[in-house]
Amino acid sequence: MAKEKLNFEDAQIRSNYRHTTSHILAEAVKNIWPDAKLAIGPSIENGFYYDFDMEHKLSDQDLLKIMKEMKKITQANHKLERFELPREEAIKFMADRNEDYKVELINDLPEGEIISFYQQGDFVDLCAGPHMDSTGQIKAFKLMSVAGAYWRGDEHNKMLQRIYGTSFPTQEELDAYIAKLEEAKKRDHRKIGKEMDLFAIFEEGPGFPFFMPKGMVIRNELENFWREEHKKRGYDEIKTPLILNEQLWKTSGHWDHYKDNMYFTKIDDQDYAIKPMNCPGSMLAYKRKMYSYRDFPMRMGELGQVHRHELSGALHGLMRVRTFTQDDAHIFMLPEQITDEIIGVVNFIDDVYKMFGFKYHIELSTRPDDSMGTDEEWNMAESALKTAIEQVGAEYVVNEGDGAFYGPKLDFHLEDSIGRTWQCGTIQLDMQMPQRFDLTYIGSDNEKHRPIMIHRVIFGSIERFIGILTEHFAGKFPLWLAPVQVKLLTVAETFSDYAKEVAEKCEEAGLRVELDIRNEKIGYKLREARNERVSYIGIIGEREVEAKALSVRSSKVGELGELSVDDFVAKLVEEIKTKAL
RNA sequence: GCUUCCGUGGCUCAGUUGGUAGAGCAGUGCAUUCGUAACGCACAGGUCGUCGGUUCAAUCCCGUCCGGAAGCUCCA
Repeated sequence: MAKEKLNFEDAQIRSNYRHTTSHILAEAVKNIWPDAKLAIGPSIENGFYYDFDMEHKLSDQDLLKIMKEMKKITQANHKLERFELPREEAIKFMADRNEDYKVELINDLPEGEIISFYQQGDFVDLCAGPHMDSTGQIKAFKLMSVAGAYWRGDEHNKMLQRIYGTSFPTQEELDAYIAKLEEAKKRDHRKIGKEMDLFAIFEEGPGFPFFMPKGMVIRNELENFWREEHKKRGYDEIKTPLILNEQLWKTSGHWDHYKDNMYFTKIDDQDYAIKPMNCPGSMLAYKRKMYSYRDFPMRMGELGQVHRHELSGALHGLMRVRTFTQDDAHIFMLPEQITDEIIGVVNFIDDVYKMFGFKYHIELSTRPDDSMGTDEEWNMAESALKTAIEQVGAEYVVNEGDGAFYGPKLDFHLEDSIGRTWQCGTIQLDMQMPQRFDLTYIGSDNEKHRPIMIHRVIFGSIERFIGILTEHFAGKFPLWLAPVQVKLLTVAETFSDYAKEVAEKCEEAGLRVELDIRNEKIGYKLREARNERVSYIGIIGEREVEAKALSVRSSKVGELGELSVDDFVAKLVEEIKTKAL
């Protein structure tokens, strides 16, 4: 092949490159442990993996060994050659090599499918391709980790050993990628959360986070913001209990569909459940009285704390917990109001995410196999979501069959600093709850009718959203959210009185200010304040006292020089008011 | 829950090829009044996640449980 430069921007080429690397990995493993059985080894988002079934337990030491072997294979520069076999021969070919998993894969290929193999040196793998031309084209690679993975992703199957790795056309690009991972690690909300003393999780309650004073500031600011925005948009707020009797959950259907994730308790010998979702409570709230069609649309919001028994292995800082607060809302409406209401929510979510500078994408999930309800209902609901999103002009991808059993949904996925996406916002049309709880309203015809209902969240979970914000801003929160907006540092104790005056002015203006008048060197105090990621550090010494000013340093922009106290306060107040990023 | 790895003072970590642990930061006291990322000295602080086993002896070996990390599965 000619020595033209590889276009690594091209997803297909990138995938081929990494897929070929995974074959080299497989060959290396087979060279070292001939009894290893091959499962599958695709390219993935940022690299590739290969699954093996083998006696030897792989360790990090082994990864180095395997990489050496891979190096040999790339240096040997074997050609990758494709060939095809008829089904029977293909099965025999793999069976002769004891590749049970490959045989299973071939057996599952649809009738008439071409069965192709790729060979490099003595190594052959069942593979649809395509691939690079030769192993020598793989210039820079690294094996990242070993992990368990179920055969075919099914937890009832055998656990295989999966090796993750990545590869790039040059060592520089590989190094850059690894540097990026390290940067992401530095932003890990669990690390920053500890450093800034935002929250803590103890052994006594895995998955049950504590919010410490500084984390509470962020949380309260978010909730205040949430309340303001909902008030503007015509929502009412309610609060429903954490514990309600078991019958409610049978009525709602959660008993059948969600029981394994719920916590239970007994009160006076009666069975109760701790809510994993807010909807059933809201249904009771709705049913407390009669409604007219004139009452709609009716928007009921709730910052509802839910508890769910998540698998211990799934817990992850604030991102995945066992209790969290959903910024929930249920909207009850007439059929002809659906499109407008959904547009309202889509715009609402867009407004909020933009405020934080988030990129996001929308997914529309349609009717799953085990759904409830009629075709008419589903068609109506799906087209309502589609119409709304198209009228707004937003892009979206469709997830066929990925909706909830009670209705289709729009999911909003935020992208965090590492490029991971988190589902936060969601809009779900629910066609089951209103029926199960027999919700009604009186129409203009003086007859009872069934209202349409949607559930929706914007942050998704306050806890997770704080985790995402922490990583997104690397702890340098926008001023309106920052736990400490101003920290005043004195150069020496003689300036304490003036510093206190300045602090008082800040407080009067509503700023969250801390004062460091300790008898320490300025460099020491400054270092501490910077580590705390304080938004603005004001330094006060002789010059500042005389000028009625302070020397200001911003965590985002750096040195701002000397500002008068009034200008400084006014600047910050404005920044908070506009919720500037 | 499963696979692999991990669990030493508040934090970050060192250490013991088995004979009851050490540093820096933080804390306290003293000294310093010193202009932009860590002044110095001293003191105090852990029985090495839990329970059990092996051993004359375990923090270091084995097992159990609890917790954590990565991945799988699941999901806000």
